[in-house]
Amino acid sequence: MPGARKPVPPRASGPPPFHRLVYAMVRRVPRGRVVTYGQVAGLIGHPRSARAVGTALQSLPRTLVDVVPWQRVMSSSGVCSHRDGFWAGVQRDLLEQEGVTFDARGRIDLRKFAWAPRATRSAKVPSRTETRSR
DNA sequence: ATGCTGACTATGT
DNA sequence: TACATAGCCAGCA
Repeated sequence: MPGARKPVPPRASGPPPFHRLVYAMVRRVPRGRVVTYGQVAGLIGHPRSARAVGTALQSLPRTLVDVVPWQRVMSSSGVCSHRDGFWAGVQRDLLEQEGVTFDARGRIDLRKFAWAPRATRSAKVPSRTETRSR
């Protein structure tokens, strides 16, 4: 239609849509379990947006820190990856309080503590090596 | 639109 | 095992 106006995002304000998806998913992670940024990305339907998941958590509103268990999100190597070492320490303390253990090198055994939502289908996406060539 | 940043990751050495 | 590198992509200026 000629006169059709733009789709326009009627969103009043607050966190952008992608960030909200991240927060909603992280809220589901139970005490004593952890997930990786990449896992969260895949679970919300954005399998290649692991970095953006980190960005979303970094901008977690103070009003949500008590509702969204941000400390349960780790890097795929099992470490607390913050640029600021202070928060990495806070994260570790919080996790240890809920029973998650770290090894001598400060890493979590993801095979033991990783969480996976029940009966959830993750979007099947070709691996990077598959999509790459040609 | 364009360019940059970064709580990421898979891959190669 | 550890480090470097190159993709990746949402948000923001």
